[in-house]
Amino acid sequence: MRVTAIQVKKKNLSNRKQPAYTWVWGALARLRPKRFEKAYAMISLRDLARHLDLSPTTVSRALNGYPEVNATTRARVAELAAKLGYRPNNRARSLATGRAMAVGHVVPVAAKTEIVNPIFGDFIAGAGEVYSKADYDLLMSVVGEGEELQAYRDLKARGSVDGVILHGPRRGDPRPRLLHDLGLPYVVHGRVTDEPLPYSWVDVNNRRAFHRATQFLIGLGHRRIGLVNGSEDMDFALRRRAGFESALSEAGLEANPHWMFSGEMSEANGHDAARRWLAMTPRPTALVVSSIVGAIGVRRAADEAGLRLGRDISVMIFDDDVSYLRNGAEVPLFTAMRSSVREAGRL
Amino acid sequence: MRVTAIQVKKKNLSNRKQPAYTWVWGALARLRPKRFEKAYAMISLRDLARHLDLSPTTVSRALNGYPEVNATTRARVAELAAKLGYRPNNRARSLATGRAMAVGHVVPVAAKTEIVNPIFGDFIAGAGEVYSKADYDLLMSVVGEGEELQAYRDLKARGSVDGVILHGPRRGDPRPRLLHDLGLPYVVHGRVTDEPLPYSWVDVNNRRAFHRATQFLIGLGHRRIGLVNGSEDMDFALRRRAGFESALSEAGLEANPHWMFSGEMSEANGHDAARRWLAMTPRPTALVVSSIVGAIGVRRAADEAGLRLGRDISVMIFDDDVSYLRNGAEVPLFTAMRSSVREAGRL
DNA sequence: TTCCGCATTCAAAGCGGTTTGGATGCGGAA
DNA sequence: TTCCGCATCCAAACCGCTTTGAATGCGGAA
Repeated sequence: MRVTAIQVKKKNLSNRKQPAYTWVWGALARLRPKRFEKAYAMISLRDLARHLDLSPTTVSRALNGYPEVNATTRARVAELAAKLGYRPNNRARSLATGRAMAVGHVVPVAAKTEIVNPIFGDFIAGAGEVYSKADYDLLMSVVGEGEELQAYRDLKARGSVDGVILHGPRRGDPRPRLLHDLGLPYVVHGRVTDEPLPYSWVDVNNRRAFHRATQFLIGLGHRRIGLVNGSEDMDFALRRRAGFESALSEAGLEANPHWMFSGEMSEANGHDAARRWLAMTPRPTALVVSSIVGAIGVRRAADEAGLRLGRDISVMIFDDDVSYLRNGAEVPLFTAMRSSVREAGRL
Repeated sequence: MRVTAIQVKKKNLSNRKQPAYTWVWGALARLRPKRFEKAYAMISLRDLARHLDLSPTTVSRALNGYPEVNATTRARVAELAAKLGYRPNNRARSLATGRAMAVGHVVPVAAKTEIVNPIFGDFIAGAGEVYSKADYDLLMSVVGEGEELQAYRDLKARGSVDGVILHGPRRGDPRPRLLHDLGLPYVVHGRVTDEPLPYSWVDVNNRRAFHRATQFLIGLGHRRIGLVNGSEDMDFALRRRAGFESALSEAGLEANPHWMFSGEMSEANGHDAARRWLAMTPRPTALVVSSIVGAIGVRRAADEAGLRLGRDISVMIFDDDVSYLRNGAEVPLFTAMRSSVREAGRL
């Protein structure tokens, strides 16, 4: 009952050239298939053109800022479009232009632990902000580990996106190669060590950050320093570890493998690692922790052992500045190197 | 150099009826515009049809499982499609069918605090899993508070989605009304109290959960119980509070307004609330906390005050089972009511 | 032999945009 | 007066797919 007027296309029977979009109002020669009933709710470019007594061509051009349109006409078009709240149909537009006007984010989910990296939320929020402004869409696919390659192939084959963001690069990651071969533009959030192909990336200097953090702890007099790192199949974790180790060796210290932990960045992992170390003798007097989430676990372990951070044990963290775990709203949680992952998303 | 054969459409000059898709290989009557150069990399339905010497109609039907196709033909089509890795162009398909094959998630970001609710990540991961299986896309738009309504209108007008998930419903939320008027199907994650329109939702029984948690604490002998709640403009927070208060009043206890905190679910807020209360006399002996993130802040405050959870103060939390803050991997963090937000996403 | 029904297959018309290759009309130069 | 260039505007083709309405060929009933 939503449809009050039915538009019917008049069949062009004569040979006389006639515009294809001559419409007859109120007639009822042929009903549209049911499946399109809803389409009437949306205003199309042709609707605009009819109302303005212009061709779709001109309307399209007027809206897209092409020069060959009279200023008065353009104004009329713009006005009516605004009044009717016209928005071009994205799918039609991208079919015609060949551009999807969308960016894909393939988010891998660890098969066993089902862990979604907490920084995705903030990263995507940052990126999404920019997309909205540029009238781009953000297409997300959540896939299990190992299905990522297929996910990228699908995105390409179905033409759903113009490009993708590569999340969570690993050592020897096969994805840059694949994306290159597919001809699907991409930007890596992070780096891919040893990747021979040139690629674009957004990242912080993980190596230097951890180098300096470690140096700082050494400067405070610490000699036994532990590392709670992310999974070391991830590129960022390797870089962080490299920075950590180089600072130690520059100071003539040895990295004790028992004091280095690597695992997914969860509270539980941080807790486990810290608990093990606190039971050792001698134990580390300082820790560098790769994420605030892990550090919360470390803090819990310390509390349980009756130790106080900053007095009995020093903890430095790398803080991705995740919105709901903001470090230091009032009382800082930890000594930290900070880098906003949201800002990274924007970039 | 990717293109080795150029396909050119032969102009239909005679009046004889000729299929529109008669192609001449190797000829070069008219080059495709440059903008479509890349399109050659993708296999289209017509390509398949040509290779199989069939009409696009039949190929389309074969792939979509329509009955009027010979079994042998269908097999041939399926085989070639698999071999060439054919995937239908999503945009074209949805233009033709009128269905977008996509679901929209409009994620609001608090303007000031820029807080992205941590549960979104897991919820979307759960939903995304199901989308992939159903060959649906997940379209995300990140918008500031207050721009949400416009975001929904745009999604509808541009026809980018078939429906949306409504996140973070608030008291008296205007969105159901809008979506209803737009004719855009939606499912609410949560509930909208007092909404007269019928709507679909996925939620846990917040009221009952908090009622029972509170009862439980009362049963343990607690008489002074505090509540750390989410923002009470959010519907879920109101329901939780209602459950909390009803349990108190059933037990003949009064809810002390000074012991009820409401604010965004961040670590810092939990810390602040707990710190204030611990300084009071008399102070609550037990707390019900609305999120694990907030509870981490509570724990920190307790530790700082030298109190031990479970001995000096009891804390019960509502745990959304966020992947990286899994409660109780080994040593449970808190006593909790648990509900997987990821599972909610799947539903 | 003729006719009908059934199983297959196909041409063409969309979907809602963009873009190509003209058309049209007007003013000014030749 | 004729011709040309410029400013505007338009018809039709096209993007890649689905769906409608019809055509075709075959076997069996009449």
